[in-house]
Amino acid sequence: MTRPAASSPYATTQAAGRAALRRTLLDTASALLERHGPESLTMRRIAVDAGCSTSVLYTMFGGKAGIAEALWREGFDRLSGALAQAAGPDPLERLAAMGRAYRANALANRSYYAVMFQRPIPGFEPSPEAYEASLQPLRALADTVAECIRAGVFRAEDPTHIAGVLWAATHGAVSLELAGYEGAVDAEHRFDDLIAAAAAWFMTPDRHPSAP
Amino acid sequence: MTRPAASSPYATTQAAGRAALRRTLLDTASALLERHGPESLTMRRIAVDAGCSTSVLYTMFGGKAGIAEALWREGFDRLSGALAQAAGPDPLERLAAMGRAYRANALANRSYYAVMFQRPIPGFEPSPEAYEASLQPLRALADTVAECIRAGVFRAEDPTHIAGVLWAATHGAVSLELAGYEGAVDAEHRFDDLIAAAAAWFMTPDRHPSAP
DNA sequence: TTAGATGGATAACGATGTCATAGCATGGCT
DNA sequence: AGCCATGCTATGACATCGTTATCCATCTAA
Repeated sequence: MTRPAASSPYATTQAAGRAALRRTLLDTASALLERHGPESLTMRRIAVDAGCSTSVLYTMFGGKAGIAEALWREGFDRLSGALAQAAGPDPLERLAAMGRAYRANALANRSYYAVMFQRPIPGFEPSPEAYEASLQPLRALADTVAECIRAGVFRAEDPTHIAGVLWAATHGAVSLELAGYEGAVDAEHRFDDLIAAAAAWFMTPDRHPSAP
Repeated sequence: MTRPAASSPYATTQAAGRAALRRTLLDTASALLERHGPESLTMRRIAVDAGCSTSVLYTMFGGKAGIAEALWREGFDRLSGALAQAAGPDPLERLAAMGRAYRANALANRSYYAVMFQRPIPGFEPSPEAYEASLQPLRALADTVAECIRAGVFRAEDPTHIAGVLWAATHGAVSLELAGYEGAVDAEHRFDDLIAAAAAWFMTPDRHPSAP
C-alpha cells in the first residue's frame, strides 16, 4: 500500500473531503429523521435525498447501524451543548437551568431523543466508545453537583450518584411526557415537582425548602 | 350473512375456540419476544412456531401492529398484577412495595417493558382504548397515594399528580437501568434514593424523614 | 346430497438491508 | 505519452420482511 504520510497536505485535504461528505450524508439523514420520523430513515431514501448510491453509505458508515450510531452521538452532542449553555448566578440555579435545558432539548429534538433512549432502529446497539461519549452529560451534571456540595447546598455525597439520581428524575419525567402517558397531570408541573423533589433530597438541612 | 344468535351454543363454543386460538398465538409471540427479543418478532416466525399460516395472524390481529398492541396490553396487565400484589402494614409501606414491584416486574419482563415504553416494533402506535387501559397502574398508584393522604402521611394534594410524579421517578430510574446508562452508580441505590426523594417531597412536615 | 360460504394455505408483490460485481476515474510507472 | 494498478461508486441481485390476492378444503344449511 502506497499510503502517504498521515499528515501530508494531500492526506489532509482528502480527509477533509471525506469528512465533508460524511457531514453532508449525516445532515440529510438528520433532516429525514426530524421531518419524517425514524420510520423514513431508509438507506435508499438517504441515498436518493443525498444524490448518491447506497454503496457510499456502506463504505462510510458500515451499514444502517453505523448511521444510527452517528445520529445517536449527534443527539448526545446536542444534549451536551444544551446543558453547557445553562447558566445561573449560583450552582443550584445552574443545576435547575440544566434540568430545564434537558427538557427543552428533548422536546425540541424528539426524534433524536427517540434514537437515544428508545430503540427505533432495528439492529442498532451503541458501541462501547459511543456509550462512553454518551456519559458526557452525566459528567457535566456531576460537576455542577460537586459545586453545589462545595457551596454547602448539597450534602457531601458522591456527586456522580447524586447526578445519576437527578438524571433519572429528569429522564423519567421527560420520557413519560414524550410518550404521552399524561394521565390527568400537567407534564410541566410534574417535571418541576420531581426535579425539585430530587434536588431537595440531597440538600443540607438548613437549605432544605419547606414544602409549599 | 347467516349468523346465528349471539348467545347460541354454537356461537359460544366458536367464540371460545377463537379465544383459545388467539391465546395460543399470543403465547408463541410472547415466547418469541422474551426468548429472542423484539427483533425476532416476525409474522412468518410466529406462524411457523405456532404451526399455522400467516393469514390467521392477519384475520385475528389485523397485522403486526395488532399483535404489538396485544403484547402491549399484556405487558401492562402484568405490571398491574405485580402492583396489585404489593402489600404492607400501612399505606406508605404499600407504596414502597409498589415501587419495588414495578422495578422487579420491569427487570423480569425486559422485552415487555421495551414494547411498552420503547417502540421497537415499527408502525405500532397504541390505540386510544389500549392507552386508556395502560393508565390502570397509574390509578392503582393514585389510590394508594390517596390512602397515604388520608393517613396524614402525605400532604393533601391531587393524588393523581403525586402518583404521576412517583411514576415518573420510578420509570426514570428503571429506564436508565434497563438502557444500561449506569455511569459509575449502582442502579438499585439510585432507584431507592430517587423513590425516597420523590416520596419525601410530598410528606407532611412531621413525617418528613431526616436525611440519612 | 348438494350449493354456498367460511376460513386457512400458498404464493406473489412491494419494500427493505446488504453485498457482489463491474465500471470508472485518478494517480503513478515505464 | 501510454498503460496499469488502485480505490471508489453505481448497478443489480439476494434474502427477508409485512401484506394480500387467489385458490382450495371443509363444513353448515337446505
